Amino acid sequence: MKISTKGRYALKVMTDLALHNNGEYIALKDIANRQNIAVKYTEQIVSILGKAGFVESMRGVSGGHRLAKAPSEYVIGDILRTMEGQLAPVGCTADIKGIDCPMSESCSTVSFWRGLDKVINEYVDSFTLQDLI
Amino acid sequence: MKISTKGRYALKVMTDLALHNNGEYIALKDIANRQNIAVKYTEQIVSILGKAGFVESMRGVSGGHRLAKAPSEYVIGDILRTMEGQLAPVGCTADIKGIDCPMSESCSTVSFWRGLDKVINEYVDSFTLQDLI
DNA sequence: CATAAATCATACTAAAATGGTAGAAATTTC
DNA sequence: GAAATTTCTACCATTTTAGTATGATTTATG
Repeated sequence: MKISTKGRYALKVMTDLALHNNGEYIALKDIANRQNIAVKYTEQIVSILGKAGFVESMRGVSGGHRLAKAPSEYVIGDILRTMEGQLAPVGCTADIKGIDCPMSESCSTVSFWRGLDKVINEYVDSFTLQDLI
Repeated sequence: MKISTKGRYALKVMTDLALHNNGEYIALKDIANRQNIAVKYTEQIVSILGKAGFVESMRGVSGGHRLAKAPSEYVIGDILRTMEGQLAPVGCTADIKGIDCPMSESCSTVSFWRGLDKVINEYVDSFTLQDLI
């Protein structure tokens, strides 16, 4: 029952960008150093954030990364789901139901898991990046 | 962000025992067959449940397992934490703070994670085994 | 007491996920 | 054209997960 470093670090990166959100591009190595994450690993994380449209990037000298939107427009749940895939704590509550579990009809625990799924997603969707800084 | 099969299967085993809670010992292979879990894997799970005091076991012919208490006295959170260890979604909110994270003082995400930890544990602690059957 | 049915204990293992590293190519500014 | 930066792709070591395998121990019963 863990959030991986990808999700945790992504939040750190995003808050770092939000705290330095002045329109300038911020060099990845500065983010990595401030947040104490390996530069090369930070690259992978930012790459995912970029493909999801969360950050804008610029190459070359004085290039770097910056937020694509205002901090208040980022829902934390969206960031985490992008990094972690589904946040569903067990497989059988995920989108494609029944694929792993031929007993889902008779399974008395499935509604319990669905409820857990719900409280987790409602929580992470109740914060924006602005709330974290 | 997943609950492992140990936790999921443990809940299945416990609900199975609760549904057949007539004071008799129930053979492990019957539980395993009904719940569609490998017998040998079920043994490991029941072993943990037994050491935690959740089930009572009896060896030998007509031996098996049964609940140690009434279904309403089992808090689901206790069962899951026994199987999964801490349910804390990130390391730095677990009991021994700061051990992994030298930045916990300045980390703006930590209170967010603590909150997630809280909603998860409150949810799983709001159900008993009786509620699942 | 022998046997069968069951738990209990311990070790092993294949596959997947995690948490990175490494090297080089492409882009941009000066 | 040189330097600084992102981008892309591949690789890799360790840990976790999800079981299997083997065999010993205990108990009821005939």
